[in-house]
Amino acid sequence: MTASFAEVAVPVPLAHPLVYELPEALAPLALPGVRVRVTVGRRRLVGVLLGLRAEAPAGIALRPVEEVLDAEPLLPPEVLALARFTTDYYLAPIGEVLRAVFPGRLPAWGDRRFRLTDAGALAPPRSAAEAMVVEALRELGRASAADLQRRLGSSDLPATLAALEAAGRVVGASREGQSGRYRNAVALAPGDPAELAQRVGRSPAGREVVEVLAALGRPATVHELVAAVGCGEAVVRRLVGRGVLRQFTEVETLGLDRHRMRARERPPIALRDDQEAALAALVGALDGGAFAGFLLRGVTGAGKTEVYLRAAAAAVERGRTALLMVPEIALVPALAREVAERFRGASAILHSGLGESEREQEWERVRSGEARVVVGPRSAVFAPLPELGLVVVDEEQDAAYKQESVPRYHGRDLALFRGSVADAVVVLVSATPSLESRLNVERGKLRQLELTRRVGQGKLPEGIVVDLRGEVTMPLRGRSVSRRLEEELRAALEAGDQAILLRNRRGYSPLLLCRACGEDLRCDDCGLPRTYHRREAKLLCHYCGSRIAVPERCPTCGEAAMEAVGSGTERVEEELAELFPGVALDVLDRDSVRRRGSVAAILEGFAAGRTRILVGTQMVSKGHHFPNVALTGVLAADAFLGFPDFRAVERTYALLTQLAGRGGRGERPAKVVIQTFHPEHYAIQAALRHDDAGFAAEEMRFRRLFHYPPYTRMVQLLLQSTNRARAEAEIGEIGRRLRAHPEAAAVRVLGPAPAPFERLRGKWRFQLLVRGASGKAVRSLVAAALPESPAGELVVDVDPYSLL
DNA sequence: AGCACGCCGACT
DNA sequence: GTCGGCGTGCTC
Repeated sequence: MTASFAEVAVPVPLAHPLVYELPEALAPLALPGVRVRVTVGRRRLVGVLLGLRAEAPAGIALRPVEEVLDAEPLLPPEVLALARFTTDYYLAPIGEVLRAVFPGRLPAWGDRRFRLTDAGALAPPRSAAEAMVVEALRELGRASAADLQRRLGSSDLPATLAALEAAGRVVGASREGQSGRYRNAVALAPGDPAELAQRVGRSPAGREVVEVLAALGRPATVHELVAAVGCGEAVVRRLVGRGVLRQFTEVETLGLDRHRMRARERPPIALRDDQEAALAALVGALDGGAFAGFLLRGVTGAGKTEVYLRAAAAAVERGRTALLMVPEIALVPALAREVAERFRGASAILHSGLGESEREQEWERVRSGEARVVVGPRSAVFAPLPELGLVVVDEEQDAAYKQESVPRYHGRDLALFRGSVADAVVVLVSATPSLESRLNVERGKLRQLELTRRVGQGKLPEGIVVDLRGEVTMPLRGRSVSRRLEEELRAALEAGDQAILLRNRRGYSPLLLCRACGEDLRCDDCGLPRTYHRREAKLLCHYCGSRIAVPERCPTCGEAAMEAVGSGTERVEEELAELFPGVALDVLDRDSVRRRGSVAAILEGFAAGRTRILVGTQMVSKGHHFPNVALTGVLAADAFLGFPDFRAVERTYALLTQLAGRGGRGERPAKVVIQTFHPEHYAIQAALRHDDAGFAAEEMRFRRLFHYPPYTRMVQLLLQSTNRARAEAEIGEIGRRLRAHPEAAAVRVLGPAPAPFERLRGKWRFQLLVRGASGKAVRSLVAAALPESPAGELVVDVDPYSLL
C-alpha cells in the first residue's frame, strides 16, 4: 500500500495538521517540508507538507492537495525539527509556528492581491456584488482581498472573487515576490506635532488621517488610510504635498549596501589572554563537531563581541555557518554593519522589519548558503542556515527574546535546542546572565567562559544611592531630580561630560487626578488610569492605546482641580530645562522616536555631542556606547522593583548594571546615581557595588525558597473574555480539570485568580499558574487538560516571562 | 485567524 | 418587513 494521504500544516491556529488526499501525479514531489496549496474551509491557503500516511482518518471528506509549490524542501531538516519541537514545547499550533519559520511565504487569503483582466474591465458584471468589486478594482488598480473587504464590507467577498476569478475577469496572485512593504506607504513627517497640525489646516479628514497614523505608530498604505478614514486619496496626497506626511517611494532598507561597503582596514587587534582562552575553547568545541553550550560572561566593555565574532570567523573558515542573535531589531544594524565589514557578501540580516522583497532575497541567500553569517533578533532562530556551526545569543538575559504572541517561544531556549540537533556550538553572552543560565552552568549543562577585565583603561563606575525617603516633598511637587543628582549633573556638565537619565514612564505624568474628588480618569476598556501627555494634550491609555482629550474640569464633580501627579519623561525634560537652562537635552522614548522618525536620529545627536543630557525609557540602556558619558542616573528604581512579577528583581539588577555600563568607557571614571525608596534592597546594593556573585546568591535563594524558576517550570493559562462571569467560570473549570487529572500529583496548580491587570482592552482576564519541578510533567498535564474550544480566548504561555 | 451561520435592534 | 451587529463554532 502506497502512501496516498498528506499531513499538511496550514497557517490556522489548529493544534493538529490537516489530512489531504495526495493525487498520484503529485506523489513524487511530496517531500516533507515542501509548500503545498490546499483549500481550508472556503479559503485556499499555502501550507507545509509535514509527512505522508497510508490511511485516511475516518468520517472526514478529504480534499486534495492542489499543487506542490517547491521542487525541494526549503528548510534544512533541523529547522523542520525545530518547528516541531516549538509546537510540542510551547503548545503552539504547528501552522502558526510555520508562519514564523517561513516569514511571508505562507500568505493568508487576505494577502492575495487582485486586478481586473481586460475581460473583466469590458464585460458587464453579472451581479451587484460583482459590480462593486469591479468598480473598486477599476479605481484602485490592484488591491488585496483584505483591502477590498474593508472597502466594500460585502458579506460574501470570497465567493464573488472566486466567481470572478473562475470567469477570468480578475486575476489574483499571492503577494509573494512582490516588493516594497512600504512602497506606496506614508508616515507622519518628523517634527513637532503642533506645527504639523497647523500645516494640516482645517480639513477634518486630514486631521483624522493624522490621528489614525499617530495611533497606528507605523507607516500605512494610502489604501489603508482611505479605508480607515473614509476620505479620498486626494486628502492623503495633499497632506504629503504640505509636508505633513512623508511618502516612501522605495523599500526602506537599513542602508546596508553590502556590496558597496568597503572592507575597513583594521589593524589586527591582539586579544587579551582571557579573550584568547575563551576563543580557543569555542574553536575547540567547533572542531569537536558536536553540540556544546557555553555561557560567555564579562562586564560591559570586556570585549565579548570581539570573541564571538572571531568564533564566527572560525566557523566560516571551517565551511560552516554562524547565527548571531540580538534581543531587538534596533540592535541589528550596528552588529550587522560590523559583520558586513568582516564577512562582506557572506553576511545577511533577517528580521520582520525588512521589506518583503528584501526579506525574500536575504532569506534565499541564507538558504542557498551564500550568506555564511546571519544577524537577527529572536525570529532569526528559524533562519534556514545550512551547515550551522555556531549560534550566539547576545544579552541572553534580555526579556525581548521571549515572543509575547503566538507562538510564544524563547529565542535563547530554541537556539540551544537548534544547536543540539544541528551539532553546533551555542554561546550565550551576558554581563548579567539569567538565573536559568547560571543554574545551567552549575548543573554542567553550559560551560562558563569568563572575561575578567575591561578593554583599555575603562573603569567600572562609582555607585551613589539617593534615599528618596529623605526627599518626600520631591514627588509631591512633581520633581524627580534630587538635590544630589542635580549636583552630580551640574558637575558633569561643567566638566564637559554627558549624562543619561532613565525614567520608565512616557508622557507628562502617569496620573491626572482631581484634587476635589479623587477621580483619576481611567480607561473604560482597561480600568487603569490614563497617562497625561501634555505636548499632545491627550490622555492616553498605555495598555490599549485609546486617546481622549484632556478635560478642563473633572467629569465627575465638575471642579477645575485636575492635577498632574508623578512624572514621566516629558515632565522630566521640563524639569531639567528649568534646572539647566540652555543645556541641550533630548528624550528617547516611543513618543519621541515616533516624532523624530527613528531611534538612530536621536542617538546620533547624542553621540555627536549635540545633546548633553539624554532622558529616556529602557531604550537608553541598550547597546549604545558613548565615551563621553560620565554620569548615568535612575530616577525611580522602585518603578522596576515594584512589578508584580517574580523576575522583577532580576530585571532591575540587570538594567541598573547595564545602565551603569553605559558610562566610563573613556578615560574618565563615571558615576551612576540611583534614586530609590529602597536603598538597602539587594538588587540595588549589588548593582552599586558590582557584586554579581552576591546578587546571584541572594536571588537564587529567593527563587528556591518560593519554588520559582529556574528551580521549577511554569505554564501560565490566561483566559480573556468580554464576559466576566463566563471568563471566571471557564478558568475555574480548566482549574478543576487540571487538578482532577491523574498526572496532577507532580505539579501544583495555583489559582484561578484575576490577572494582575484584571481588565485590558475591554476584556476580563483570569489566570492559572501550573508549576512543577519537571517542565515535561507540567506541559504534559496542561496539554492533557486543555479544553478543545474554550469559552473565550485562552492564552497558553510556557515558561512565561511577564505574568501580566 | 478567517469565515459562515445565526439570532436580536434601527432603518428603507 | 430587511440590513447588519458580533457571539459561536468549524476548518481535513
